[in-house]
Amino acid sequence: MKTLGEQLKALRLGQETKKSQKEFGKLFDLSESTIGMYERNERKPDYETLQKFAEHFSVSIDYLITGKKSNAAQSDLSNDDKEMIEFFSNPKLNLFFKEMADSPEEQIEELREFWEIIKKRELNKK
Amino acid sequence: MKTLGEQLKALRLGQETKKSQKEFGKLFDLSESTIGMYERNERKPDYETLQKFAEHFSVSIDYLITGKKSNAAQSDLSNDDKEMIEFFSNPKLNLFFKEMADSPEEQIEELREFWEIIKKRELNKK
DNA sequence: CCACTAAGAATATCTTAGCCT
DNA sequence: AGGCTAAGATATTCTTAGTGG
Repeated sequence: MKTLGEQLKALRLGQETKKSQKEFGKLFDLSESTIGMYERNERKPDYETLQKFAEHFSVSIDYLITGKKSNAAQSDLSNDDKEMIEFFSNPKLNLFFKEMADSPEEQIEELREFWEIIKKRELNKK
Repeated sequence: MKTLGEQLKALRLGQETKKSQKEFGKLFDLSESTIGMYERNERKPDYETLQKFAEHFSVSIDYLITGKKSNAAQSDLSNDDKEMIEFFSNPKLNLFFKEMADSPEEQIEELREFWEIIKKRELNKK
């Protein structure tokens, strides 16, 4: 389980454009020193700042604090939703589904029929 | 969007056994006054306490702070992902999806190839 | 009993300036 | 430049004691 500091540092440097602590701080009206202290877990940002961080990186506050991927898992999503999230996290399939979501009903239906065939074929094997 | 204070108060009183601020505080080694201040948003709990609250009520920290139902929606998931969940909430497709999630990689790959064909065919129509 | 307020003590944070690599 | 440390100024929080419904 990663600390908030580790998360922040990873996010600051994990971008295409790695930022210095100073640059990073400017985004949130914080001094370079403050950022450093966050990363070393010597200080903690207030809630407002925390939310800004979360928003900027498009992650949840739970993720920032606890390092857990899906805080949703803990609370308000159904198991099915959780499975979906897990499933979608696979980059290949993710793209696949995005396409499907934008496609006409008939095509999806067609795909589903083909899927039936695949599954039946598997049954016959056994 | 509800405040942290409102959330806490609602959770404290929303249980089968409503608790007084004093009783509630005892659970987390906090004085009754402190709980009251939280609920009136005059003070904010530190991260540790916040996590205890979240754990005790089985909610996410994001939910406590922002009042948003799906913290996943807010952060972990992109808008596209949110659309997908919407998409698959269709019961028919939902079943389809569940099967896929439990199927071997090769079958999914096969399905994807068939999908490519469908899409190409559509292109030729135009 | 329950919740709220006040005030002081205790903690924690933010910045600037300086230091090191 | 980039990052870290120190120290004072600032700001916030927690508790106890007291007030009122």
